[in-house]
Amino acid sequence: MKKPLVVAVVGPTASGKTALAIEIAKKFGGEIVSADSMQIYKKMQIATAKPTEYELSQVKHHLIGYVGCDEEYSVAMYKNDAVRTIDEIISEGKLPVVCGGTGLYIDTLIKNTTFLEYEKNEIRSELEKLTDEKGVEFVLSKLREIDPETAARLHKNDRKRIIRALEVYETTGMTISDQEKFSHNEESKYDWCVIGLTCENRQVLYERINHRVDIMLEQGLLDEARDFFNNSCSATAKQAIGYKELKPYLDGVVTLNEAVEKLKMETRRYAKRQLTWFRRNKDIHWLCIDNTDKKVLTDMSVEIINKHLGD
RNA sequence: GCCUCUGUAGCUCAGUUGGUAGAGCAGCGGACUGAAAAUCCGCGUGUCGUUGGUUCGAUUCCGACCGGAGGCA
Repeated sequence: MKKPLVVAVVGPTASGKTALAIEIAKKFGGEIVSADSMQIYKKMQIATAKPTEYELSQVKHHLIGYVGCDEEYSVAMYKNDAVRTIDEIISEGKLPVVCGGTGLYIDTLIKNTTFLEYEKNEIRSELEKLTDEKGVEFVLSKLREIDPETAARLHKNDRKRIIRALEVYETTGMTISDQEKFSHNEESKYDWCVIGLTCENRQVLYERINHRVDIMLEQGLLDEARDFFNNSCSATAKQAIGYKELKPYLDGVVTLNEAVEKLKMETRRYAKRQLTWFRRNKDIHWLCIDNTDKKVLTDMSVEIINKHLGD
């Protein structure tokens, strides 16, 4: 039996994913499933470059703005939410178009990574405390005893992953290396066609990013940032690029220009990491955005999808 | 016009008591399984402002010139 098709549009920030995904959805009668770790949050409109009201009115969007800023979120929660959404869209006879820049989230869908279920606990913060007191070397040697494979793989400065590996073991009784094997037991239920946006000239993308940040400021990013800091936010939401970089300006420590340059720089660095992530996926059909307008990108995407269906 | 300081990586600056140089940031590459817009790792050739001189050898010392900052007129 043939698996149902799911299209994904991936790429770095400011590459034009949102617009292209909408065009694809319109051509194929689809709905969009966001794969963006920050667009899931309510508010946070400008900084996360959410689709506009007009864009939202063109095609139905899912998984955008449905989590409170004070709530924690995780890749495991995303996997559940996204699979449920995709299945609903398929059951209505429509095409799911996954669109987003959070590579980890998309990969868990493509590879159908399964996550163990467990209750929230305090183990991570206890391990943080232990690491503060005794040092990373101490927790790393602890990990070496229970999971030498992972301990050898992780760099001694990679505090976050070392702590996470111990947390997994103490929470589930399974080492993280065993869990990684277990997590890939099932193949994806879907037939994936992944379209990636990239640039031949990195400068083209960087200029788009710089320009988009200027537009965000015109749209009122500073007010949104003030509002953001006036409300409580979760550890996950506060990582968003767009507010923390402007904080020193709001606190009167640096000039507006300095803060804006920092914001642009952090966004460029983020885009670079996204490119690194997506590059290793050899199944992506890449489209170059340099000097290519939306219509051409749409036509090429339609061609890729039709060819994929024909195979 | 005179005096003082200054000119080294894309940026900010170290340094070489004369044997052609190194940090931070940027940039580039990589990793990534419950924080992922996070986090971690790796990568340093650049006319040492230009040009003469001294020297076996000058980015380093001396002179002139050019650029920048400050002071005195």
